[in-house]
Amino acid sequence: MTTDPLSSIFSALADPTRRDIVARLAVADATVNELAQPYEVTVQAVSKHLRVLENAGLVSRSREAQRRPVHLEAEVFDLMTKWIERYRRQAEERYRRLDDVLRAMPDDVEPRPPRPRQTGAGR
Amino acid sequence: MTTDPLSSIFSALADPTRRDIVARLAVADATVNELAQPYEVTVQAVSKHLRVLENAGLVSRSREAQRRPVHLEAEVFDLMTKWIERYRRQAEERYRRLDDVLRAMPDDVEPRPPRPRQTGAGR
DNA sequence: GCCGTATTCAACCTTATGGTTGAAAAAGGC
DNA sequence: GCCTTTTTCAACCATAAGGTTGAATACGGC
Repeated sequence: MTTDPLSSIFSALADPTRRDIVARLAVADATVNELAQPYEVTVQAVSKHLRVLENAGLVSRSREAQRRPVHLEAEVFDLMTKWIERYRRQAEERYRRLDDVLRAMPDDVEPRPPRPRQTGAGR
Repeated sequence: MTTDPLSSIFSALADPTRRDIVARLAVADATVNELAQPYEVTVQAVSKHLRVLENAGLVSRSREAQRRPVHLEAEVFDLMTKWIERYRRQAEERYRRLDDVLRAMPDDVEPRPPRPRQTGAGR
């Protein structure tokens, strides 16, 4: 499957169990069994989660006897951070400029209502 | 459906079309029709994508005649960035300390192999 | 060589997701 | 009042995702 890197990373982190796994791996490497311990699900399910994380490049596994310690690869976070920050900055820059325009606007010109909002969240 | 905020945000950004929409909205607000233009898919599909983004709090829609301009809500990015940076920093901190330990380790002590790696990425 | 432990593979089930088409709703233009 | 434009709703379809159980594989301990 040819999924682009960012998609796999975001998708991997969209699951709360996998985010929790990442959080725990940030503290220390751990084996599949150890990781599976606190969750309700089977070890197999956690193994699947780890494969998703591995395919996204977020973790790697080594071999140590029968155990296969899982290790967090924090560098991949950069890809995400860069993407996010890029558009966040771009958007913020745009609002700043909009504010400038509004501030410089002469009084007789009717500005478009400054983004009226209305989320429609409550359905 | 009671999906937690971070899950909806990451999940929303896991789709390349939706990321592209976000990228374009960072430049300027746009209507559903305008947004749908460059893609192969139907307007309805884009409308669905926008609902996903809206449920994640990433965009909001106002009303302006029949048009419903879509607006990027960049603040939500913070939630992600905070999550990411927290664990990235934690992980990096850990490696820094590990390096210290290894450096301070007396020669007669056999250290555990310093994370042998072996991504297994190539499947 | 056999046993136990750790992990993965395979087959299967259920639900979510992204897409489609076709109809309905909302609001202005005349 | 009707037509047009923009957007959403509804029903449907195919496939991916997350979970299960049960069997297979990989190693180290004796």
